[in-house]
Amino acid sequence: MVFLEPFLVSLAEEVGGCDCFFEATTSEFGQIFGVSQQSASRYLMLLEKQGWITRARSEKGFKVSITDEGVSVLKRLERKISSFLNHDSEMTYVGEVVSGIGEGAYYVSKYAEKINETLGYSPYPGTLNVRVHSGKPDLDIKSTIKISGFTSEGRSYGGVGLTPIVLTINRKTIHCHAIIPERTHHKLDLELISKHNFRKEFKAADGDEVRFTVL
Amino acid sequence: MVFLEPFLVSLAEEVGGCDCFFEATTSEFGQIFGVSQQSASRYLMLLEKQGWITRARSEKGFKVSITDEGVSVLKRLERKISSFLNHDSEMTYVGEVVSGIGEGAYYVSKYAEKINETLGYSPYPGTLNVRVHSGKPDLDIKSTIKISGFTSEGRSYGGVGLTPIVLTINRKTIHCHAIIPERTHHKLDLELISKHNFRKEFKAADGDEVRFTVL
DNA sequence: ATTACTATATAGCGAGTAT
DNA sequence: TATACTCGCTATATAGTAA
Repeated sequence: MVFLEPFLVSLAEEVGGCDCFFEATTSEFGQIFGVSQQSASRYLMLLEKQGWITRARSEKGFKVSITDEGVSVLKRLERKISSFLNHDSEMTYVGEVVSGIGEGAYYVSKYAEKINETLGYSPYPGTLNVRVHSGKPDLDIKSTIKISGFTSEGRSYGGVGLTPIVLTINRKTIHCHAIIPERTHHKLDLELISKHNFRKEFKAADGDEVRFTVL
Repeated sequence: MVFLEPFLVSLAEEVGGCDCFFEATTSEFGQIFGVSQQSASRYLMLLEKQGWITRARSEKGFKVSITDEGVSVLKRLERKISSFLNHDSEMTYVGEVVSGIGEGAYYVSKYAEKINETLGYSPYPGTLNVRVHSGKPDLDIKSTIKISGFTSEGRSYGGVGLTPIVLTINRKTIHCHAIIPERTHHKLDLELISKHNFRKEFKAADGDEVRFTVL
């Protein structure tokens, strides 16, 4: 058995961020990993084979970056660890209402029937976009309810997850769901749905503070 | 070379929180780790030898919990990962002012001289206690400045770390430091010092929102 | 029932080296 | 210069089993 996670974490640290890469020779990677040049070479190959990194040759070694799949591995790891570390403090996220580009309403209407079947309520055709201050959390967790993809009128709609959320906005508490597209979108914000029109019924406006916990 | 981190993370997930334990037989640990009963037994011994877990025999196996040292390993891991995942979003913490029990002032006065030597300013004898909404972050990082322990008038004072912070409160920005006791305190809140009296000069009051980033 | 030892098979490491 | 192959040695895994 071979664990590649520790190497992925080391690489993540060097790479620095999702859209960055890190360039080094296999010997240097060996130093970073704490193994020989040969083993580093082998691990880089294995990590690529796993689909967790991409490696492109350059004059002085490889340019390495982390794939979406690698990022989900890191997110899963982070969630495991932080669920332990934040056990008592019950993880409250803080963010603010931001403007979406209006496409939420379109998609919600397409998924409405499926959502009703799954969650037992008909969602208001529109989403509340929330920017979380500590960075978009990975909400694809145990309690996430999956809706599989489907085709309608010749157009295919991908699977989504729905994570139950308890949201506080303007001193009101609302039970709602975060939409987690299965095809990893690189959206900065979280999209929330509920049976209510957040903006009308709860006077949610851009910049309003929201707090939520995940169920 | 053997990596114990992945096993520690698996255990952390099962254990659930710092002050909890998890009970299982070595076969069951084997299932969790994805290895045989024999290997699970061996890894539990190694983890204990590392000082990352404690294991106490019970009728049906072992009660396992994670030591302070194990927790720091997890924190280090979390920080590596989240520095990658939150690369662009530049990690802003949000919290609120809470009341301390007043002991801050006493300790700051004891450490004042050392702090002046190290940071070049004489701290106001009192701390601003901040509860971070996303849970107390681990601020024992690269930029943390260490003050070693000392003895004064027959009483010994443990080492502390000082992490530079840029804090915003009531629309004012203050450069200050978070105090990180070396002996892991299990305090929920963060204690901040600066040369200013936060409560007087910046009208900080309990419940006021603060935001800060770490330098 | 357990845990954990011993023995043996296999996986992994890295020196040497071809490319 | 590099990377990454082969191969001998060591480390690790687990079957068998004692305690």
